[in-house]
Amino acid sequence: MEKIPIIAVVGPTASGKTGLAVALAKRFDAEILSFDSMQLYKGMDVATAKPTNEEMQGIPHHMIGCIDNTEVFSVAKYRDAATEIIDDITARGKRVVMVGGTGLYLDAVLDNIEFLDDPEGEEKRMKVRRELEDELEEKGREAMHAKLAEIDPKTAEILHVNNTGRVLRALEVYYTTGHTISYQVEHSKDNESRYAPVLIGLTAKDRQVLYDRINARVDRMLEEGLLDEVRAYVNEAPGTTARQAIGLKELAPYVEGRASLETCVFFLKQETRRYAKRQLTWFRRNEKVHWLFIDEMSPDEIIDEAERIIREEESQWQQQTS
RNA sequence: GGGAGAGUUCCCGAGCGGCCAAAGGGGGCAGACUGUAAAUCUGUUGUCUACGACUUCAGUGGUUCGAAUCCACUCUCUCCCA
Repeated sequence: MEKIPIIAVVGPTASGKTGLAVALAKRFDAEILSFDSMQLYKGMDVATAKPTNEEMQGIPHHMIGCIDNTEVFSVAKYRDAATEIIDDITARGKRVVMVGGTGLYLDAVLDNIEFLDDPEGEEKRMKVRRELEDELEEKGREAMHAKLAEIDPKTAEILHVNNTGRVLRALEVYYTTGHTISYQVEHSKDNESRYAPVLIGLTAKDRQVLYDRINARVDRMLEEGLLDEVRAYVNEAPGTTARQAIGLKELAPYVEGRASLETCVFFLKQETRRYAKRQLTWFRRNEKVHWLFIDEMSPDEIIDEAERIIREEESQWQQQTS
């Protein structure tokens, strides 16, 4: 089967992904599919740095601001929705530029990861999870990890005892589907990817340059009404996922009168920097990424270079398949 | 002017004669990651010619076999009385 070509722009927050993605979409006659676990919710437009209408420049954007923030979204749901969108865009004869910062979401789509489903559905899953949480409370993390080691030694080896969230999830997968996570991983690898992706990574060679941009962007967000947004969002009682958005957590203490603005902004910047670092760790291990450095090239040069890389790699793809 | 107290590694902070290059936390750096992923978790963090050596606990001098820990003076800061 013919693979679907995908352009993906990856990188840490504040590296300029949005601008590059839009420019590439124009050059390749594409629509944009975001893979951002926070931009996909309604609200928190400033905090999550959603592209403005002006920034979108008329290019259709998908998976942005489309999910109610009380809903608990997940990678699996994202994968399904994104796959459908890609098919739709492709069917209309357009190309797809994916852009975002949630590495797992991107991989779930590109690697065609299959998340095994419990035949009995969501309700049972939640019940199993609650039972596992109780058991953790009762017996402790070592016991849970030991339990996983019996069921799925491979996954147990990867997961540290302290990472109770993941250990519990691994157990949950087994109890609800009858299969282990390592089985799921193996199974996913059997699925050949439907896509021919070219990955462009954006970052700064000098870490400080990136951090300065992050700090400056937070200040800009404040000017653009971040605080009002946080006030509104706190009252909306977002779901467990949307609630994790950076900006909300850090500014809530100020909005609720428990801390000074200065302190909260300091931590907001710090948390954003730390997040950017984790994103880099994720994307750096993917050797398919072609890195471009924002402190070495002008935005225009980056666009040209990205286009060049994409065309070059895609012509190689074609030679291989024909 | 009188009195009380404090100065520890990037920051906060424990230590109060040897087991101290110095707990713990934060931050930094590096890493992991298959259904909360803007989350969760791990490692590392004085210097070096690196199973050993060297320089650190405000400064100087001293006591001691041995000091971040005890003494003296100096500097800085906080608080209380005036």
